[in-house]
Amino acid sequence: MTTSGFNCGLDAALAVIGGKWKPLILFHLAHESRRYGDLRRAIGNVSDKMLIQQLRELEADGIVDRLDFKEIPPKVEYSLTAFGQTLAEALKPLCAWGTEHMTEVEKLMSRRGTSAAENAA
Amino acid sequence: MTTSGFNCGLDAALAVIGGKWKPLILFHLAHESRRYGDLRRAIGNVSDKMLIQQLRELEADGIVDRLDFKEIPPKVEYSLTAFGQTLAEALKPLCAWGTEHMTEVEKLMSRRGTSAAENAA
DNA sequence: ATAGGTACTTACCAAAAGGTGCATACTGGA
DNA sequence: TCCAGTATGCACCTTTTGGTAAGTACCTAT
Repeated sequence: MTTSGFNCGLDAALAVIGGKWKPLILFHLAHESRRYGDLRRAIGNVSDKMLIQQLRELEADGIVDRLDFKEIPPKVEYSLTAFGQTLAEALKPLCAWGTEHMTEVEKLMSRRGTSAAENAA
Repeated sequence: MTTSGFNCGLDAALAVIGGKWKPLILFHLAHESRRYGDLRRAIGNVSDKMLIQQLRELEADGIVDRLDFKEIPPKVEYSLTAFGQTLAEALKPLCAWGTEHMTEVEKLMSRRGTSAAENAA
């Protein structure tokens, strides 16, 4: 019975990036700021609801920054905060691991019916 | 339309460690082999169903090794495979990030009602 | 005037993930 | 004999997550 809710840092980190689209968002914002629609097109198959929701959570968690230009028609830019950048850094090795073993992982996922290959709808 | 289902390695990696208890399992097996009951007590508040299920998936994914001693009463030992070890390595920075920002993350999680602190039931 | 683009919001629904509790086959201790 | 512990399976149910489709307010181009 620890005062802390997390047993290892992994839990804490996954609590932050554990949404279906969050890794992708992090990935696309790592390089540059992007407008909302821009980001959505970059990801490809997200619904507005999901993208907004995940962005809101990342914003609340201090990972991304939302810059509203208060223009009409609306213009909003999203970018990583400094905190978000530290997270992006920590994610690099994992990202590299995934990239390296991607074909292997894909085989595993399709073997158990988990539709990883059905993203390209 | 990519032939690959994953847009970035992050997706692939998270497809493997994306279960509620998988990070913990990885964490506990990283150091040494453990018997089933041992592992369950180490984690603390998992149900048998969940632990078994996650172990099975990790086993199917070639992350953990299951050694059945074929004894009565049953004795089974779980350990990381070589592949699993590479994953554990890639997870270290993320784990470190989580550890470093743990209190911060906990605040965020409780703020949005996500019961991270209710693990210590 | 109508269609399409901007960045969202909301209501409703399906699917997946997770949790509870009981059952197994066998042994050893009280 | 009866209960506990070993590692698991199975049926059922709830919670969480993700998806679809529509609507909002305002603009520009046709």
